[in-house]
Amino acid sequence: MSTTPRERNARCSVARSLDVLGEKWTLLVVREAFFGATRFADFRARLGVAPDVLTARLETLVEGGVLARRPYRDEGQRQREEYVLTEAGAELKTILAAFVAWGDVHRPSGFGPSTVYVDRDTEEPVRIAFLTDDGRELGPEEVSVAPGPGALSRSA
Amino acid sequence: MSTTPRERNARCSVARSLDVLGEKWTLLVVREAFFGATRFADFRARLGVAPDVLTARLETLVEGGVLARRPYRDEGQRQREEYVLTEAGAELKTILAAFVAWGDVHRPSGFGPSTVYVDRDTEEPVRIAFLTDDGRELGPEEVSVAPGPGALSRSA
DNA sequence: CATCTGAGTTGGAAATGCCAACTTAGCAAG
DNA sequence: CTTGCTAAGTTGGCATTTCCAACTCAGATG
Repeated sequence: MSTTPRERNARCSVARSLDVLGEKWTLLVVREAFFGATRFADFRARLGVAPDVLTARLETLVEGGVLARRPYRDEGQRQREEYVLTEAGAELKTILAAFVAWGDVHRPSGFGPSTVYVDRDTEEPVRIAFLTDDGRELGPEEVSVAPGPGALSRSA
Repeated sequence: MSTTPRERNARCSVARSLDVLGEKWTLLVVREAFFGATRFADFRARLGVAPDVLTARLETLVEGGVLARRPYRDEGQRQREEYVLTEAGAELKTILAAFVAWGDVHRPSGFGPSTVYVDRDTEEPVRIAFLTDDGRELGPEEVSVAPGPGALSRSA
């Protein structure tokens, strides 16, 4: 066979995204960042994650360009570091919204949606969907997945 | 504090989705299912995943309603089981598309997009986006995240 | 200089993942 | 009716990752 799993994965955007986002806790850290967490203790208290794991995840997210480490200083305190979403991090909103949409339907909690996405200005609810260039909305079943220019042929 | 991390996670659709999808290899198994893999050996050859891990992931995905186990029989062979996407599984296309879109921009391979999503009928390219009920498209920066009815207040 | 506080580090046990070798079930050839 | 073949796993041993608790560190304040 001419394409190894390793080569296939290197060419796959899902796999490359998961290099940064795929470990346990990572997406939950990002979720809390969207809810306003910036400090080590924020993330730790909200998630209950072990501190060594949190250290490792924050590190990976900073290296991956999702979070930026930024100094801050509370009055009467020394300077410390906090973690804020970069632009790349902010664009993960799409991925989280996709998880929320799927989970609300297929893994319901029984309490209704935990999170809603709304138009910043009008507060209208907003959903995640497939859209053609001319603005038609398509359901997932109307969309087909095809190898793109960066794909290796599956001649194996 | 009144909300433990455990309670918060139980109410969070991201966390509940990740219960099924969040382990290593899981989303890559789903990706290969979208590319047509159905059999144990398909997944194994394409991903290079260890067989015991693959067994565990397929099991979790079946229990989570993403894949269905279905008997098949090749001529001259005994009956075996294959794994096909359920409707819930097919709706993960949105999540994968969000990963692809993010990865293509923020973790480029240098070879172009590995996967493209197109209109099944017209082959027009399709993208994933936020949409209001009246069909306006919003960029991620125009969308705000708010706690929904199923959320616990963050009184901690 | 002693204390407090946020942000980690360290050490050891438990769980998870990886790899290679083995097992299992039934069909077909002989 | 036994032997071999094949897909789909299981098993055992080792390496890595996660979890938890306790400890460290560094600078601001009294």
